[in-house]
Amino acid sequence: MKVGTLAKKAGLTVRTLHYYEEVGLLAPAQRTEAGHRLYGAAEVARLQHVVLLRQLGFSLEEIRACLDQPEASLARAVALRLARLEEEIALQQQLHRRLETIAARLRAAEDVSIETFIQTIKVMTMIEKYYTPEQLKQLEERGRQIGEERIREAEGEWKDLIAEVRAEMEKGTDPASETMQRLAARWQGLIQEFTGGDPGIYQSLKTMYQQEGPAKASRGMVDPEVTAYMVKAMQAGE
Amino acid sequence: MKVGTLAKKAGLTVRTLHYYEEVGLLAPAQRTEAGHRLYGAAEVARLQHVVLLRQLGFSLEEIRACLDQPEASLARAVALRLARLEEEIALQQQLHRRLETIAARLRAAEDVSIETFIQTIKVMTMIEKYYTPEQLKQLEERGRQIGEERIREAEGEWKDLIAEVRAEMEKGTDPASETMQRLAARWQGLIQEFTGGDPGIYQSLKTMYQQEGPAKASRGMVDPEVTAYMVKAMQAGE
DNA sequence: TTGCTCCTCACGTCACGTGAGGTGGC
DNA sequence: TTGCTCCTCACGTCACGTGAGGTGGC
Repeated sequence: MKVGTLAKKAGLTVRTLHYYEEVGLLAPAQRTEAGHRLYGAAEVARLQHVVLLRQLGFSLEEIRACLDQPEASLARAVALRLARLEEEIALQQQLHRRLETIAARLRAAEDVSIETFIQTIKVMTMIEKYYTPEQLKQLEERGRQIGEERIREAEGEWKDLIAEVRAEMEKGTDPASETMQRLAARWQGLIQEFTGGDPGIYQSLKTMYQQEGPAKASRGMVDPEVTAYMVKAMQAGE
Repeated sequence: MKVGTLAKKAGLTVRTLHYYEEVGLLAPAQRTEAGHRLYGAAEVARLQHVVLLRQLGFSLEEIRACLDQPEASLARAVALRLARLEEEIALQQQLHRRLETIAARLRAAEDVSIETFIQTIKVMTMIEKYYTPEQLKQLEERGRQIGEERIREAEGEWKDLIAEVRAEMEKGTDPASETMQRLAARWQGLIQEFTGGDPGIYQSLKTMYQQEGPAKASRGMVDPEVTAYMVKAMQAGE
């Protein structure tokens, strides 16, 4: 059987068979006087093995090792490949989450300049530092339940609330006053809506605010003074 | 800022920055008389963008396009990348299922020669032709519920049952006889256990047996004669 | 004689890593 | 003078694709 025939049978190109010979993976049984490659039944079988192992994502080097030592390491090779694949999948899924979030933010924002875009990515990198992958999945799920519309609405509510708190702060209102207690309750309510009542997520959120500071953690929505004032109000309420 | 300093700041190598200049992605603002590269604030910012976009899996070519045309196609680029990524993930997960199944079979079989291994892969390729991805997921789930032990037990039961049916066939027993009806009931029971009562999976299984023939579809456990005889018994029972 | 298949170089791919051999600035 | 950093080639990576230029067999 000549090289073209074998290539067609295996669904490969002639060049690929040349290459397999070059790297010592599959040599023809003989050559004609003119130098044409001739393959026998053993080579056909071996090539089939090569093709199948390739489909499982093994490198040519690994395939050669598998086929040259009778068996021994087959199970180990599969286990290894599986482990590698699982790592790859985990990475891809993390990337997928990031891209999804970015796509959603791009849809939501009017301003689609590269600057906002870069800003979004930085924020996500920060977020990924504080939440575990499971928590991120939960948050994503919760975001779907709540819906984009409500999320945008809630952002508006935050803005109003922060403005009101700042006004009280500037008036010098007592943190323990009834007015401030009502604002604190609304504050807690919005946080509650975000965390879904999960104490782990609440903890992660808190850690992020402590480590990064309110301005960074909230993407500029709130500043340290307002946050500190609100913390006092909450402590007074306990 | 010289190239080594910038490289350290960005977590890259000097060679990478040389390369980015070579492909027109990031040129230094100036050179010293001796030819040393000097980068300014604008270059630092641009490099940061490059690094972030790389983390999202864009190629250098795509990044250059994104950064050179002010904005325009950012959302489109993300959507495109997302679509590509989803395809990749789907492929990886299919591969993962295959490898898992192979690993399980390798654990179950005493014979771990390459031949059995190749045989296993061929069978799986055949199976993937007849079941939809959802059905395959269901079957996998069902396999976990039942447990490897019960699966091996069931394989033994199949062997016994087929031997008994063959014996009746050779004796010339009437397919409508009570003996054969009892055997047919056991046969249906084992199939039922495999499909989990799902009619779609049952249909796919049937199609596979019709298209590939009983010998291939059952991996040599049953032959066409025994199957045909059993089909008669089932029809007689209706 | 005309197609078709075969042959052997040999460059290109993508994003750099890794030397080789030499110079510049503290 | 000695390190450290900088420079420019230029080959190697992985699994082939894609010609170029020429020969063999029906």
